[in-house]
Amino acid sequence: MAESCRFAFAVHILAMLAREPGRGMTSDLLAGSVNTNPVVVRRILSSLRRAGLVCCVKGAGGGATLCRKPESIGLDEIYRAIEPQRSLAGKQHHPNLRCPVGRQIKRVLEDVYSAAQCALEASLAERTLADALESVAHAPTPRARKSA
Amino acid sequence: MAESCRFAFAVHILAMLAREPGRGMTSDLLAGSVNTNPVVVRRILSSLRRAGLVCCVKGAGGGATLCRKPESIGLDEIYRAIEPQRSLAGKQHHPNLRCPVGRQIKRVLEDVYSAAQCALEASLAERTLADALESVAHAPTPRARKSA
DNA sequence: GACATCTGTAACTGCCGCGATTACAAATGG
DNA sequence: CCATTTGTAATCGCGGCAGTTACAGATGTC
Repeated sequence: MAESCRFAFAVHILAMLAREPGRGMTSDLLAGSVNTNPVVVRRILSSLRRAGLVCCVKGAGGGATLCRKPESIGLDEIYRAIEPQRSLAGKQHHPNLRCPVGRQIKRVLEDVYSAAQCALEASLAERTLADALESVAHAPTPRARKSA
Repeated sequence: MAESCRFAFAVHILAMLAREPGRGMTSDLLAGSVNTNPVVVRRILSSLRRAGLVCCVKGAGGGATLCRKPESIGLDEIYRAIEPQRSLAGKQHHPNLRCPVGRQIKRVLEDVYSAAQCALEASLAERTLADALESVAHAPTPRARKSA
């Protein structure tokens, strides 16, 4: 991470979809809430669709719908859907192989990065989309007061 | 992460320093092993110095030395020395506050990011610089065969 | 003291990734 | 037929990073 707001956008979008279970939402509508461009939304929906989290209907009256229960979607799944490549590990570095440290450091760092990646995904896996939705709902908003 | 090779460079540099406990190593020498520019090395040493991990001596015969025991330096410390800001969390996104989801999603994501950050640092904390050094030393290198 | 050696920084360059935007083909329903 | 909406390519501008040059300041050597 530390890179993009794609993950943030994706969670936001999925939260929106989860609140309107039946109807498809257009990328324009979603872009309005995320405050970005519809094409950006569609690119993210594209990744989510490939991961089987949403399905999209083209044409008039179309839009995106969540195609799994929010309780079954871990945030780690969203993360992997959006950032397929090992997002840690950064750029490869090319140490001098004539130095004993240079020869071995890459392998050592590889281990470190992959452990860190696992820890990160495990942390994300502790919450589901439903949990995130609940956090959104339980917040003190003007609308919450309306029902009080 | 996912960003730079600064962390990789830093571990590499510290591993080099740990192998020559007494003498100061010049940024030129370190740059030779890392295979980068001396100024890049000095910039990283600058961060490590601010974190109290190394000390540097100017002038002829000067150079950098490790100023703590490798066993006492967790990789998480190196990480924090090099990437001071919350390296996850990425860019801020600015959702539409007129949308109930938009109003709350930022706070929810904040929690997610900070938990993930903790998990990542905890994973790094499981290894020390000494552990990394040992991994480097135990690898099958030409020099290892010499002692076999 | 003069000089060579090193660090510490600033400044600049080139590259790469990302979000934003435009544009357009294809699908779909009225 | 036509409005709507997705899917994708192409392009732009910005920002961050590694690389590089340049130079002031510190330090040991002769």
